[in-house]
Amino acid sequence: MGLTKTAIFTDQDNSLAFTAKALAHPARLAILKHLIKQDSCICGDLVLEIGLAQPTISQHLSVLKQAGLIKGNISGTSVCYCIDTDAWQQANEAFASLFAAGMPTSNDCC
Amino acid sequence: MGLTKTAIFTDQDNSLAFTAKALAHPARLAILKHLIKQDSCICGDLVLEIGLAQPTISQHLSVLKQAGLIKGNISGTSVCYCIDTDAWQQANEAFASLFAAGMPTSNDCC
DNA sequence: TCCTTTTATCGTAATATTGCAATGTAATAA
DNA sequence: TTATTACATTGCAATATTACGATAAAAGGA
Repeated sequence: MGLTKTAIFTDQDNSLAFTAKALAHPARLAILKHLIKQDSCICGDLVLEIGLAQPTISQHLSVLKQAGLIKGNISGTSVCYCIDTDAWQQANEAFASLFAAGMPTSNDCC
Repeated sequence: MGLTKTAIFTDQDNSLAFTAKALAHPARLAILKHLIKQDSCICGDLVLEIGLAQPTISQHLSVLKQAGLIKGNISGTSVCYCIDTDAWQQANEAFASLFAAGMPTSNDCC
């Protein structure tokens, strides 16, 4: 049905899945990396940097914003995006704790 | 068009996006956590643990297997799944290095 | 052999995602 | 005021995802 049964799962799992979904597209990873590299924020440059049309980039930015990973400041006619450090750290910890849990013992099944 | 333009992006971004996509569903996170908790592997139990139909669970397992995060051993009529520790560590490092890059400096745009 | 158990696969319906052209909107420049 | 510039939104087409019923396949038990 294309519709995830969120009610069945924990808030934690739903939340982490939502964040993972925001990271689950190479264009969005490329956007994040560019924002990280430039530190100070850009915007229309992303359309040039990445090879996608402006509406497509805008849509990806919107997904990242909804996930809380970035924020945007309007300055004149342009919008300036950057990593939201707080949410970034939270996401980092969420993934780290997921991965940390799975590390122990052997590597063979049964 | 629903079709990601993978040719435009780096292999690294495509690969991490693919892994993130495998984590981008609460059912798959729940499966992974259950595999971690039980350490020794289960399978049909997942259908009971999580509230989804057997074909649905089987499909989610297939996604996780394609992403390399789990592996399965056939034992009799049942299949025993567990975390693939090597791929798990690789994924851990990939996410960790992504997040580590974005940590520095201030939190305000422009 | 026939039945049961366990998992995978097929087919299908409903919804989501990706991508872009066209258009809207808001701020600055002329 | 009338462009122009920079983004966002809308609408659409193509494809992907989610979920499940029905059915296949493979192994073990009666």
